[in-house]
Amino acid sequence: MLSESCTALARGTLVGMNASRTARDRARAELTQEIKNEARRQLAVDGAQKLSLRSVARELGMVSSALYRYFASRDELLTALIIDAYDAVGAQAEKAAEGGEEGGAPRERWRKACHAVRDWARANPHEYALIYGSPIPGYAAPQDTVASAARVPMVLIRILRETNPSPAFEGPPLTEGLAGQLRALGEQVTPDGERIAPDLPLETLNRGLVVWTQLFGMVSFELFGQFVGSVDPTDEFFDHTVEQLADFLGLPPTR
Amino acid sequence: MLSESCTALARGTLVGMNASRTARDRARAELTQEIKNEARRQLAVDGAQKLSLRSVARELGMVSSALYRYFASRDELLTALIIDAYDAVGAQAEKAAEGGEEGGAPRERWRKACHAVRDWARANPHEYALIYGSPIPGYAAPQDTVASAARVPMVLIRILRETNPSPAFEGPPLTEGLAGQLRALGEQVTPDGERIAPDLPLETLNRGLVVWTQLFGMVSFELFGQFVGSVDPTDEFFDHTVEQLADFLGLPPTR
DNA sequence: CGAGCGACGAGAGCAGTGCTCTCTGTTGAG
DNA sequence: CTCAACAGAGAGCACTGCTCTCGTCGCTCG
Repeated sequence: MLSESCTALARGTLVGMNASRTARDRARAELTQEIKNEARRQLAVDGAQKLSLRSVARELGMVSSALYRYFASRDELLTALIIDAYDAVGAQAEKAAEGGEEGGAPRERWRKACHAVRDWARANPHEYALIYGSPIPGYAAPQDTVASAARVPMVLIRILRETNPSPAFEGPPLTEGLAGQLRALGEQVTPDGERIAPDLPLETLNRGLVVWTQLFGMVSFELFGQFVGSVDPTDEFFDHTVEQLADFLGLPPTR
Repeated sequence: MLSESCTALARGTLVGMNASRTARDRARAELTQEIKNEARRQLAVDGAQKLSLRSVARELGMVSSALYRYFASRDELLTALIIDAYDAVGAQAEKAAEGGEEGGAPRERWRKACHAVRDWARANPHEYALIYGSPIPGYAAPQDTVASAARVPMVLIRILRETNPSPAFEGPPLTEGLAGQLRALGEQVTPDGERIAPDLPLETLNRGLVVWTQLFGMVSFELFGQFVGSVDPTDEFFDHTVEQLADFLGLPPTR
């Protein structure tokens, strides 16, 4: 038990420090990837519910117990998939909003980021459900996922920081407690030592949280079927709301 | 097989026409309730993932196969719980917004409805996840659930209809397609023959959809852990946003 | 009122699951 | 070159959803 965790730790640091040193390490990394790939394949077909360690192992031509050398449990495999999924949406949003090398007006970047998120979600509904639906394991390891999960909101924050918009209309005044939370949020340091948004007006940061919530609220409602009776092809409603949110943020018009 | 479905149909119509005719029917209805209650109990503790027919049966002192006389599958039990959950939030929201017998300004009713939803969700997180999280069965029977699922949005629509607010600021113009969808939505007839909102301006109806999405987006983000790093006690952010949404709707201030 | 049909619960059983343990063979570091 | 760490195989445990069969009881209809 104790020795197990020690080896796991040693292996972890080794891999972290130097990728693919020996043949064994290389094989290990490769197989880990293959397991995740096959798992993702099955996830895309049947959903997280149906994903089974045994069938993944079967498909890879190994026996189920061997798989436990790579992932300590089914939940750990799912957690790995969760992180990958966060990174996938995050990368997609980054590419859409920041791919053009400083190109594009803020409103256009906002539009592109929103559509990148929605398109990715529609293309990978089960992966989306895995990360933005009900948390499957008993409230899984948070710390490993936060960095990846923060990538999409960080895209938004970067747009706001570089624009520093001033909304056309006022909202309710921030309460003292909320202002404190927002200030602390802006001062939070990312893993790479930067502060998130120390320069952003708290009012703007707050609106950022609102549109972030609205964006994923819409995508979730669409994918999880809450819109079926109302705005069934959701495209136009989505586009319209994205524009409305841009107004709400105060992003300058580019029509 | 064929005879099974026939009896199921016959039973269904019987129950539908006249509740608790014979002692057998009464016992059946009672046991069905007890099964759901026990299932809901286990759901609240361990989540939908862990809910097992066998343990429900065990707890009720019956054998697992007997349970299949009442629910054809695990998914069917879950679907029953889903409908009950929709009805529970719906009732809660109705009571909060409409309990005071026409009492209360629209803005106050909106506030109360929002808090009713959030409070119910926080009190029954697993039930909330069941209905607003990732759809668990392979995209379950929609038709049975829509009436119950519509109760919360209907509360909102009723507030809007009785207020007919005119928002303080304009949004982007509705595109033709979106306007058409909204018009069709307003003309939709409920099971009791009424039209949903034929009199509501499309612009208002659209804003209703937005705030509906935002409300559940916030609650989901809070319960599913997306807010942990940012606005962790979510109370103040929630209150503030509810107010902001009321402004967005154009509900008259009551401060 | 009494025969028969349908509902009901029990029990055994099947295929599948996550996970553990033990056992061999292999690999790479000292 | 040796030996400890690692990798995979296989059996096995406890559990799951679901099916089928078989007595038994209750209700209904003749």
